[in-house]
Amino acid sequence: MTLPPELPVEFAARPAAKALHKGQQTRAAILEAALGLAAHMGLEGLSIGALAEVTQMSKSGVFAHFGSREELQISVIREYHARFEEAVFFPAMREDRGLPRLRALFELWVRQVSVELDSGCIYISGAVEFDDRPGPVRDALASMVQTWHGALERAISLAVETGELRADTDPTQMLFEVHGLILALHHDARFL
Amino acid sequence: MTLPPELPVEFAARPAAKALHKGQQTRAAILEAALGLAAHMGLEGLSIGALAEVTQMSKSGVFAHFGSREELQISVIREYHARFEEAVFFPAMREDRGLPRLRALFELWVRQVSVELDSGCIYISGAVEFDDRPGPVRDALASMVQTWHGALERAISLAVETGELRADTDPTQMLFEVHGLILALHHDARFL
DNA sequence: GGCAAAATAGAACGATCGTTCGATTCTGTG
DNA sequence: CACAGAATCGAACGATCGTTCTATTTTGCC
Repeated sequence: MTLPPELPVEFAARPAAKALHKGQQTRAAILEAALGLAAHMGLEGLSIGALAEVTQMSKSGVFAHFGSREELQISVIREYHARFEEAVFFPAMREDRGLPRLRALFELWVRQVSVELDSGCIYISGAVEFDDRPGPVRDALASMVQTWHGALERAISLAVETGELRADTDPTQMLFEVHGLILALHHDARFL
Repeated sequence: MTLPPELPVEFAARPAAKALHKGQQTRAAILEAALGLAAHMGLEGLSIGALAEVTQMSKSGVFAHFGSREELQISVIREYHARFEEAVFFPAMREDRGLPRLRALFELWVRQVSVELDSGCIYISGAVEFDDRPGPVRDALASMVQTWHGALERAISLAVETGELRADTDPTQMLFEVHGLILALHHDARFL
């Protein structure tokens, strides 16, 4: 990217929390490309060679930022989780507890799945890919999915407490059903 | 398997429709192993080398039976479909049309998913693996999933016609929800 | 039992994979 | 401006992949 030279330098740098050194900057760019690639080919289909080609770097250059393929996969999962929080969880938590918050969680979740319909949800594809492949990748994935499920179940419970949901509602059961709807939506829209 | 030698020979041979020649016989054995392997590693993780090791054959020996990896994957899908029909569809179709048949379809489906909890459902994992990988494999998979969905939706419609399900039931919507339950069951039991 | 045909083995191919290593270029700082 | 350390490259490694050939063995039939 070339910038008009008369611009003050501080406008050129993207306003980030910390000034990003070159390393972390390209690491972020690699991660960006990796997210797109993993969404299409799955975490298992994510290869360092393909990633190097997309980012116009050498394989070893890409590799050096993560130290192993496994670490790369985990980094992708963490990044996906962070973006999911940013797009779904945090905005919904700004709604009033009870039904408004629960509705926001669900609607933003559906919207998120709809947005990635042509790329794929890493939580869902990852769950299938790693459901009998123990290891750190599966652990990271499961931990983040459980975090999300926990948050959603808590929101359901709150909506029961406020009386907006019937008192005999079983939060776990409702979470299960809502999750089923999302999975079916993802399945039908992407596969059929 | 060793048999008591005094047994008449015809009891030793598995009672098949046709007398299986050697080729089709080992082809069936390979397919058996391939089904198990694909259930664990996914259709994409199914490799001819691993298959050769499991069946104690040479890679080229295995390969010769299918002509390509793609054809092997499709054969696995077809075999899985046949077994699914045998275990779920045909038994349920022997029930009376309407609610009994619908209940049987659902219960046998759940049972089937429960049985393969430690191996995995190829319909589900295949859908995720091939949801943006066009080609003959995806086509075969999608066609069989749609066949199954069609049968289920038809059973729902019949149950509406017999009056056992409310007249305003939308079969497509109900199919969607039932499918969601199965997907969530598979997800939670295998991944979490 | 012998003979054509089918079935299987074995070796080799090019490609791609993750990873290692040493050399080289670039960056931020004193 | 110079210099240390970070960042990147390029080449090579062993392994595995699907596939192709050519032998060799095994099978089913007359």
